[in-house]
Amino acid sequence: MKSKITLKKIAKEFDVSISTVSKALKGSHEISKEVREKIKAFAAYYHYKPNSLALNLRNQKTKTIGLIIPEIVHHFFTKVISGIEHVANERGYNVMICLSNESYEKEILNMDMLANGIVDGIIVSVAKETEEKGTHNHFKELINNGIPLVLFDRVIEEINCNKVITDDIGGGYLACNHLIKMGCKRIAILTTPDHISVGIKRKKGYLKALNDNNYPIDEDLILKIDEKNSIEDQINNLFELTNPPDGIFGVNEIYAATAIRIAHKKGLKIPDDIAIMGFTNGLISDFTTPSLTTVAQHGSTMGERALELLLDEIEYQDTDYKYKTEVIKTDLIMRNSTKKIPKNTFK
Amino acid sequence: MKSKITLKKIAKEFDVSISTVSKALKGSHEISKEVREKIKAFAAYYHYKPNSLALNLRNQKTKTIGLIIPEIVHHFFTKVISGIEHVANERGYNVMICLSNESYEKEILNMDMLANGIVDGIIVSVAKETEEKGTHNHFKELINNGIPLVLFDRVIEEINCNKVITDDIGGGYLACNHLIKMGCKRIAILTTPDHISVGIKRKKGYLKALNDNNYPIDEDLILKIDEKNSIEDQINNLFELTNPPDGIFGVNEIYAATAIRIAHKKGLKIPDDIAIMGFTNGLISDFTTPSLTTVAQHGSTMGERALELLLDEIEYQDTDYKYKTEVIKTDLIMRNSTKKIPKNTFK
DNA sequence: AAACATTGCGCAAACGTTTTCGTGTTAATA
DNA sequence: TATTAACACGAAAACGTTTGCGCAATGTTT
Repeated sequence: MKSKITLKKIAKEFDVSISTVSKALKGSHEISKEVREKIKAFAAYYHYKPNSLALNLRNQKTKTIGLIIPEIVHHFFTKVISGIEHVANERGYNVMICLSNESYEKEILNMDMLANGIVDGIIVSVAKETEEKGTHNHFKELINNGIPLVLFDRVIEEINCNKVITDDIGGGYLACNHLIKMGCKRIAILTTPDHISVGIKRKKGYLKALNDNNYPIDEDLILKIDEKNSIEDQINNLFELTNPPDGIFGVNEIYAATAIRIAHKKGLKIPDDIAIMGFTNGLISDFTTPSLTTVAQHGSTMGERALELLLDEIEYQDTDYKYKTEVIKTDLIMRNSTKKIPKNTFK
Repeated sequence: MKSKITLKKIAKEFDVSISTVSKALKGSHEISKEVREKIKAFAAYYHYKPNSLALNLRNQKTKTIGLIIPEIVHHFFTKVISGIEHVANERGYNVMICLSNESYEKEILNMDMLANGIVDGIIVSVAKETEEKGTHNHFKELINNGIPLVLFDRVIEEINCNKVITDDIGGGYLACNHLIKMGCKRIAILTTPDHISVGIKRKKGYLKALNDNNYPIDEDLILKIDEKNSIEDQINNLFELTNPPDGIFGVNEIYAATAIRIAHKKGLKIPDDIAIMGFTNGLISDFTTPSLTTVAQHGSTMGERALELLLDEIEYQDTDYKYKTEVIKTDLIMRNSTKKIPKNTFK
């Protein structure tokens, strides 16, 4: 349990000053070769490493950035983390990950913790509860304190900072349009309650696709899932309609995969009786039967861009920095839950 | 971009000393009520928060612990993180997560980074490459430096520190035994190459179950999957055997789910023609068709215990600290990929 | 009035660095 | 021999805290 080696201890060892040791270790020519070498050798032997806290305090920067995400047991966020880690490595930064657990309180707690000098900047995807509440003074305060902030995925329009978002509207459009092309006539959407920004946007895309194709909008087919209750039961109701859907678009993987499970139970053939689409190309999509056609949202690209924007701001020298909002495109990943010969093709 | 408020600035504002401000903010009775109140008010207005770096430097502790995991896009590790976060919150600690990406180099890099005063202790699940190499001086060095270490899941026997492991042997036994009970006669295992500790152990359990039930061991049925090549192709070979298995135990979710996919392609009925079991109750298991019977390994419990052990050591006062190894039991999660009426039941 | 207690605050050290600016010694030059 | 240059090192400040101690200026006892 011997304690860490410091400049002071090395200095005492050779009966020189701390500054001499510091300079010697940095290879300064101010220090005689002889002294330099012996100090270096000693330091190497004891694996001397400068104390980061002291360095950070002196340099007034930590080369660490903070990441606050709502949840970690979620494939999309883990991909984002991978992307962030990747860039962080390249550029010599560390990442400190915090979980808000979708809680407003914890989001603030985490931010306060990170903001006290620990990090040079913060990347956040806002918690559901915060979105619901609509209170975001903590973000403004952070910015007032001069700490660079990047919002990603779940962002707040009013906050003036860099943002990276998925093209959720485009993705929703892509999904619904695909179902239409595959010949679906009654397309349902499994979406989130109205306060979740990404849910609204994906629905917007869905509605736009219906409109563009002159499909009527049927409120019965728009299911806002309340996660406090059984997801399965709620989706089940959709199948019980007198006029049930022949296509379903779940705004996330779980909703879509659950729909598949229910369809199986009902004895429906996918994609012949009913086509099902997801959003987010996560772990599940590839392993359902049939595998799930979905909209990929490139989490790791988002992470990369988010950190790049943050570092741009951190390392920016002048005063005229302009905030950007980057939109990451989505892609359709065709699998087997929608491969269906259109019923209305020409003979 | 106004910079952060500090004791010094407050001191200047009221033309008092820094110590006065510090004491006032701590409510010390050394400071007159009048001065105290006005300083407090001022500090509150400007949201003063003591700089963590300075505090940590002074206190020689950071209330932060480091976590090094091989990969994050992995349900088990995210569960572990949840568990760790949970305990960390309760006990007022922060968590710094680093990814080794299964690389020996990066594992060392991360450790060096964390060890320089940033954290009070470190939790590690060792990278595959490190397991393969068998070099672990970096761990010994860490311990020599007096930094508490907990190893979890993928541990190294020789290192003298706290450990939290899954009962992998027991879990393997559970899985294989279950397949035997369900009437399988030829049980295959999809396992890892020999240098992955958890793979070996799960196989050990599998072998023991076979032995206990007087089943012969058939090397053809022991498939060590090399992840550098196509997992699907390798598993496919198993189905092509002249005497193919009627039960498969995959030592992780992906192997098992892939086996299901292949079985479907071959037109085999699960669980009637072939029963399939997984290990780790992740996201996928619940959404395959049929849903996957699996062995749950309680990642979040492991995370909780790992951090609790670490904090015990960190906060331990005396010198006679004894290291523990905790084994976390596994549980069988029965789903539909093995529900099969034993063929050899009595009439 | 002298001795003492209390109040209210500042000084300085400590945590571990880095770096600018001395400064004393020696060697080289005029 | 006197001046200067080069060399090799140390002192001190700075980053932002906390805290034991010192010390004036009061107030309270004898």
